[in-house]
Amino acid sequence: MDEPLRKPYSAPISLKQLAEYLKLSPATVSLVVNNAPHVRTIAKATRARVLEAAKELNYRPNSLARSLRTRQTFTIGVIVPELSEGYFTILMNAVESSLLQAGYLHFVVSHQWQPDLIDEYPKLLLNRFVDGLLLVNTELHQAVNVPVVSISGHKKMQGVTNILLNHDRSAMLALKHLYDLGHRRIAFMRGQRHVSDSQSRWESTMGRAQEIGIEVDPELCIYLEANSWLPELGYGPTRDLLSRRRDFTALFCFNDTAALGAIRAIADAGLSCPGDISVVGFDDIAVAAYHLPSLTTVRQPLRQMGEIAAQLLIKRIQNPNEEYADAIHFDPELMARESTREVSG
Amino acid sequence: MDEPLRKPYSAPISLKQLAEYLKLSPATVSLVVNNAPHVRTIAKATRARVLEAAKELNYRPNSLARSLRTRQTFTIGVIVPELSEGYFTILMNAVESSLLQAGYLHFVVSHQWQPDLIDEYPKLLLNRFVDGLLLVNTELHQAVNVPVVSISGHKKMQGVTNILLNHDRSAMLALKHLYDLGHRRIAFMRGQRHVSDSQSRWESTMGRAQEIGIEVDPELCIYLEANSWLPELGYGPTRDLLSRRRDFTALFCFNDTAALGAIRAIADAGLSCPGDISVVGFDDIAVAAYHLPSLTTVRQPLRQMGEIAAQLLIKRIQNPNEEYADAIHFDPELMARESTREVSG
DNA sequence: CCGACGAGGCCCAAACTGGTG
DNA sequence: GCACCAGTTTGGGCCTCGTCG
Repeated sequence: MDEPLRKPYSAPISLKQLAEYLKLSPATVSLVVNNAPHVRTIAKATRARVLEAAKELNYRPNSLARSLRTRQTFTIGVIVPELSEGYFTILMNAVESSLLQAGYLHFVVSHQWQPDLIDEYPKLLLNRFVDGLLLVNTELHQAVNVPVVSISGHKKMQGVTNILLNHDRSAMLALKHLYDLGHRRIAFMRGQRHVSDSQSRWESTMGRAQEIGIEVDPELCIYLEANSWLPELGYGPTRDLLSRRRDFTALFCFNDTAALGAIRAIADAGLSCPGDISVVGFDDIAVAAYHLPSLTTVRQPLRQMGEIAAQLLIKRIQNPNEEYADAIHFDPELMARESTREVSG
Repeated sequence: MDEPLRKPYSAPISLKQLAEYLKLSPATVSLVVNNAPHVRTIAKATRARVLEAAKELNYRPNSLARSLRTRQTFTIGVIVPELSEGYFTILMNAVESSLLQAGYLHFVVSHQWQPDLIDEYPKLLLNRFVDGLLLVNTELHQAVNVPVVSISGHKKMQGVTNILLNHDRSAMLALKHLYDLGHRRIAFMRGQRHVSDSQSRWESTMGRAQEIGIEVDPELCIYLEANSWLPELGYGPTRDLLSRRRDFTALFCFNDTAALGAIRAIADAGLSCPGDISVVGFDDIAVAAYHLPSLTTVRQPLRQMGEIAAQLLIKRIQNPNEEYADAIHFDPELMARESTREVSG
């Protein structure tokens, strides 16, 4: 365990120094180390010599100088609303590993739903010459001249590929599940106005409800307001709802975190989940399966969505002139667990 | 809502173009826009002219060219084990906002506890000329020539400032709490060997236990192994423990996520928390207060720790020659909630 | 058989990226 | 105004060798 510290990591030698050592010009060395097309014109023996010396002297090209010239930074900018638990971490674990494999690093900025930051951050990142943008639950207000991939709820826009969940299917899975368990009076949670997913999810939910024959009572609809992705998001609104009305047997939440808050509010009101009220979440974050009761939820394949998003973004960066789909849809999956149960009586 | 899209964000003009427009040399313009010390030598009227034109033509200095010259990138590298729920998100929310306020962006890389990546990532980031490194639960194997701030569990090392939790106090808070509730037979969870915090926390726990008069039964000690920061981390080991022994009334967990897994394991074994077994967590992640039962836990002031870490790192970057403490300690706080209760019988 | 000329092979000079001092 | 940061890129230049008159 107590291995001696090696010498501090120091700046590598420059291309010029390497060229001098090899008695070659910087141009030649550059061609070889980059394996540029033009490298054919350089003798095989020379190439080998260069590569060997580069390895030996541990030559590493200066990324700033290179980027300055080539206008490529191998950096992408990620814009998220906030570093939420569950949702964000699962997604970004997938994004990060895909990006790193391709040799890209990424900046992360979170705008906390502040409109000025939503405007500002794309510019800030472009000033740093990111090669592309990855948006999570965030909408661009201004076209940009780098490839953009957006996860969840972006308007259709030139140059932006949207990674989307099939909302109709999501709503159908959750509502069918509740309906089959006998639930008829269901409370609904609508996401915050500024969360770009809210609108389409809500419409899908209302549409499917009508289709199945579930009547939606406006009085049983909760409208989330808090700028938060924490359990308190669902706690307050659910507590308020319960103080007004208790004539419902199920609650369909906007996300798992809110669902955890809701279940707490139900317990604090002296009721039980799923005994009195069944709760359905959304996302399937890691704690969902371990919570008491474990959470029935509509699972988003966040890992795959993150991977595809990152890979597609890189493909678009490296191949800007091809045609790309402007939307990719993913299918949700219902994870039926303990927080939903047949309606009693 | 349907505001028209503004023109795409385009590359700003260069310093040279600006200079040409003003019929001045690039040098002069550079001096003015940077408000360099030497700027005194330039007529006030000229200065004003330059600044006005810069604003008007929306001049933005090319960050790559500037960094190439100045060897400063206003970028810092953050190395974490993984993008864990709770711990990571709270910390990074604080880090991010502090960094952004100071004009810094950051790269995040997570090494997933793979030794080769722990070695590789500092070099990768230094190749990108980060101005400093922020380590979370990660140890450097090689000295580097930029300032480093480390949160949790770094060995003492030249040039590294450690942000640490007072482990003795943490252990004392948790154990005293359990002891006062009448618990004498307590099970303990030891963090993974490769998690740098594990060792010192374990030693503190053992030391305080002895001091208070709690006997530690090696058979009641759980050794975490999984490379995970998810509830399963605590679930498996707790389930195994319960299948062997049930003669304990409390369990002190390595972190909250593991505690949630443990509580689930207790429930799955037909026991109840806190009825049969009290559980104490560590960290105080967001769900802790909403879980059923809500989690008694040792709270780390992660937000403050993140803020201080980021601010100190920036101070060290901008002021490299001053002396800095090599450790800053933070005090934990006990959040007594429902998962612990007086021992019955 | 010699000299001229053309064709490649191999490498380099120099301009360029955009700003600093 | 000029050198400098550290690379990339491209249009030649020089040399060699082969061929042909």
